[in-house]
Amino acid sequence: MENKETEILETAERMIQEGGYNAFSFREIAKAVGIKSSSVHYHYPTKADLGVAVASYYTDKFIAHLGDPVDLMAVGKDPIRQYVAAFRDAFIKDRRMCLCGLLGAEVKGLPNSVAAQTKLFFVRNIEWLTHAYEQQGHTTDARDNALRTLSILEGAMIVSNALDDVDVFYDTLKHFDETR
Amino acid sequence: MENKETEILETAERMIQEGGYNAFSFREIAKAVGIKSSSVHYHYPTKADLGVAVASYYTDKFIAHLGDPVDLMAVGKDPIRQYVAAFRDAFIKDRRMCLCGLLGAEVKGLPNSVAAQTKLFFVRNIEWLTHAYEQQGHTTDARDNALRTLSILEGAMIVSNALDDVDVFYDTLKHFDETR
DNA sequence: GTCTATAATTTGATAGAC
DNA sequence: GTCTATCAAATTATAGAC
Repeated sequence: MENKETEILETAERMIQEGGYNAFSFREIAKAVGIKSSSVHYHYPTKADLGVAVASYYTDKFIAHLGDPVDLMAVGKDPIRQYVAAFRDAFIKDRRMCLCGLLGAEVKGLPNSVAAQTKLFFVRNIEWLTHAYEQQGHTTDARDNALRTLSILEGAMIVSNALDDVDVFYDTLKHFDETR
Repeated sequence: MENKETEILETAERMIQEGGYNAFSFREIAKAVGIKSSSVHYHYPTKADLGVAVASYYTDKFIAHLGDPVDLMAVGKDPIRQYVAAFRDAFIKDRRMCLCGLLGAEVKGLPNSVAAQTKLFFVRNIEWLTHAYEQQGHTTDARDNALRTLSILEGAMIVSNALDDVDVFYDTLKHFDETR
C-alpha cells in the first residue's frame, strides 16, 4: 500500500463496513497496519477526525470510480446499470457493504462532523443519479427515480447481508438487468 | 411500563435504533430504567442475551402489528400499503429506524446468536410480503416483489435518516401511494 | 513518524449481602 | 430482584523521548 495514512484509512474502512463506527479502535487499526495506537493518533488526532477522513475517502473514491454519466452515455453505456454494478461488484466480489449505508443508519449516534460527512455521500450520489436519469429523458421524475434506485441498493445490501445470501441481492436488483 | 424486563428491552431497542449494537451498555440502560447495571445482568446475563431478546421482541411486535395479509384483504385493505405504513409511522412519527435494519447492516460484527435472530426478522418479513403479493395475484414474481418492497423501505429509512429529511422518505415511497 | 508510558473513562461481567 | 463492591479488559487520548 502507498503509505501509512492510506493503510489506516483502508483498514478503518473495512472495519466500519463490517460493524459500524463503533467497530474500529485505534489499537486494532494500529495492530493491522503494524504501528502503535499513538502513531495512529499522530495521523488522525481524534476518532471523529479519522471517521470523517474515512467517509470522505470512501465517497471520493466511489464517485470517481463511477465517472461522469454524460461521458458514459457518450460511449453507449447505461449510467444506471453502471451505478448498480458499482455497488454489486463491491458487495458480491468483496462482500463489502456501503460504508455510508452503515454510517447513515447510525447517524444519530455519530459525532456531528462524521454525520455531516456521511450526509455528503448521499447528497452527491443523489445528484449523480438524478443527472443520469435526466440524461435518459426523465424530466419531472428524475430525482424520485434517483432516490428509489439508491434506496433499493442500500436496502438490498442490508437484507442480503443479514440473510448471508448474495442471491437475494441479485433477485432484488434483477429488474435493472435481466442478464446475470 | 409493565415491568422492568420490558423497560430494559424498550430502552435497549431505542439505543440500538439510534446507534447500533455497540451503542448501548448495561450501565446506560440501568440508569435509564432506574436500577443498577448488575440488576440488568440479572435479567439478561450477557450482552448477546439482551441483544437476542431485543431483536426477538422487536420482530414479534412488528409482525403482530401487521396482522395477517389474508385478513387485511378480507376487510378491503391493501396489505402492501399497510406494510409500508408500518415502517412509515415508526419512522415519521417517532423517528425510529428499523432495529433489524441496523443490526442487519453490521451483522458481521455481531455475536452469532444476535446475527441469527436478526436473520429471522428478514425471513419472516419476506414470508409475509411474499404471501401478500401472492394474495394480490402475483404468482411467479411474488418473492421478487417482496424483496424489492422490503429493500426500498430499509434503504429509504437510511437515506432519509442520513439526510435528516423525512420528505426523502415520502418521495422514495410515493409510488406505493400517491396520496399523502 | 514512531515509540514507551500512562492517564481517565467505560465496558461487560461476577461475588456476595440483603 | 436489587444492591455494593470490585475486577479485568478495552477505549480514546496525551506527554515526552528518539
